[in-house]
Amino acid sequence: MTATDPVLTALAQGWYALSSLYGRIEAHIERALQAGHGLSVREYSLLNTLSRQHDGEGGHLQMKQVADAVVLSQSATTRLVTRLEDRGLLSRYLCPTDRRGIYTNVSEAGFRLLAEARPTHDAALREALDDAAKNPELAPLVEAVESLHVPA
Amino acid sequence: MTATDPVLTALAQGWYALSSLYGRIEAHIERALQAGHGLSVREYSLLNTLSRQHDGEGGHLQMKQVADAVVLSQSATTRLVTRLEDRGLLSRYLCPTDRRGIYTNVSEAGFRLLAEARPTHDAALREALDDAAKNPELAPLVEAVESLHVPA
DNA sequence: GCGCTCTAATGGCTTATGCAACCACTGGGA
DNA sequence: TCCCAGTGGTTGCATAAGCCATTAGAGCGC
Repeated sequence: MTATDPVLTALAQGWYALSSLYGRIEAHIERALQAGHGLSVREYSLLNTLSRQHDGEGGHLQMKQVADAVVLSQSATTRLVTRLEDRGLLSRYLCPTDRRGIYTNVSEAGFRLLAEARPTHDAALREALDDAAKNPELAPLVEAVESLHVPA
Repeated sequence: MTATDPVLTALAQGWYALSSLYGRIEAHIERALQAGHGLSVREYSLLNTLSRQHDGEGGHLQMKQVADAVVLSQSATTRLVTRLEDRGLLSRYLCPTDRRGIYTNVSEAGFRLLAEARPTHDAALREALDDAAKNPELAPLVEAVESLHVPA
């Protein structure tokens, strides 16, 4: 098992490419969003997620589900939401049927900021992907990401 | 531009899947490595990178290249390497041809720890991928990662 | 020899994160 | 009605990261 199992090694290479690609894109978008709108990638992602959930039928998310959506611990999610609430980008309210749960509403300012930041975000994403595509190790993954046109 | 450009939106979905997948795998491996060997994902990744570079012909990495490989700032890299050096897992030495540069050698203990941790790492990776594959949003990307058998 | 640039380390400060302990509320029993 | 296990959220503490400025040692061109 200490000897390099070829299958596992191939997987590890895939994982290495994935994390490298993620890191590069994240760093690039982070700089762009931070400079242009004072938002971190996570904050943008959270706002985006919450805004879409709200637009939907009636499925507001509890904090726990939010934490899962942005892949953060519950405590980190609490603080992330608190930060955005303090900035007036969203508000919390108690779930009416179960007062342990907490829902959120993105405010007008939140939607506005999100709309402003979206072009920045998408452009930075585009740039980061193009840049990564130059690296032969990452190119296949880049292609995979680009072809992920979720039809549903 | 504020209206959702379909191409960019598709890209953003791909990016969302990528970062979600990354986050899940990272968290899963982190827990496994931390519990079993007192290593963080970054520390493991650094050790792994350095050990492989050393095994190669003669291409030892300078700190700057290391920073790029693990996608960290230079100061963070310095500290990461320092931590591992303090734990006796590697040692630094001056690059003989350009004494500004600094190379590293993974120690016996470093190789041993890496060898011990590798099965844990690979198993956790396998689990995380299998788990993610259950999610239809992530499944295609999982497949892409799995098929990244870098031939060269 | 003299500056200019480059690589790395370091200290100071701010921020974000995870874990674990803790509080608030719910939904059963007894 | 009271108690209690389980769940959702928040807070205390420790750690790691980024940024910035600064220092130190080397290479390099003039």
